[in-house]
Amino acid sequence: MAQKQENLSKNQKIVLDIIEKSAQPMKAYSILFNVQKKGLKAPPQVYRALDKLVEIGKIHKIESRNAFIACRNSACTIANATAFSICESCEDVKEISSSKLSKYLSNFQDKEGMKYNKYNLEFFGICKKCK
Amino acid sequence: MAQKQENLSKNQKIVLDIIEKSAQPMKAYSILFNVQKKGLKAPPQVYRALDKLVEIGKIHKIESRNAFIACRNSACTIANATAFSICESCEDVKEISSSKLSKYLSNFQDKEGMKYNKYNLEFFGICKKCK
DNA sequence: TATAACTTTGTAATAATATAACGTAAGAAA
DNA sequence: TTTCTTACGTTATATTATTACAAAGTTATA
Repeated sequence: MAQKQENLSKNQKIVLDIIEKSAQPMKAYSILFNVQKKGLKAPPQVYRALDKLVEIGKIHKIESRNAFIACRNSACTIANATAFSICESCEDVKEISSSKLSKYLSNFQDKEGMKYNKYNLEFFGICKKCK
Repeated sequence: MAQKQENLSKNQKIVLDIIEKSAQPMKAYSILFNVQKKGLKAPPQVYRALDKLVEIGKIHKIESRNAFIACRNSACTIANATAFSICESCEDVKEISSSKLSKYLSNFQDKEGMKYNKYNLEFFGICKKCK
């Protein structure tokens, strides 16, 4: 089951809250700037919260953008199988939830038969609005 | 066709050379340190070369590691469809070349029928050696 | 040739992203 | 209580990447 928000620490709640309110991925220092009025003054406070939230699957890191996005899936403990759609024009990012895709990738084996416990996939293109 | 190495600038050749000699992904500042005896003294010289080499597909960036690896594929202009296997224990990284996987992902459409011109996939697990 | 346009280079400075280290405090467990 | 663990606050620093600008080299072509 998903970890409940009540189990989160104060700083973790603050950071998650601001990320959830953002439609788009947020950068760590943008988060920091936004939570300074709430008492989080230094980078480690933000990064610690981010680390934990990523770990429990409440947020995901968009690696190619060094930014963090809230997980909108109901079962958002799935921190180990993520896929995103990124518009290279407007930088709009959406999480892709395709059970077909996730099944395909979770079962993927390489030539030596190695299986993986985790993956991250980022698709790039131009979204409809930008076309 | 793949851009020939002869078309590369001096700095691009130097940087590509050192990455190709490394079995593992190299970080930008590690590259910088290693090429200082060859006259590349400052970060922009390295980053410019890296940018170009990524663009033409001679190297790829491992986003989750902020590191760069030489492309071993014969047709290494394919900068737009990359997949890697990363061992979370020894940090060994291998490029995955599975035509089945690349076909599947290149043809992937999301719910709105959007197609993508580029993707990057990173698999994580524990490699055989580390098991 | 020359001269403009463009690309690449070198360099200094700085921006942006992330972590180390250390001591304190608060809560859970024994 | 004592111990253990987790979280917190803080300072400093490490790491990754870009901006800005002038100089040098290349290419195109008048």
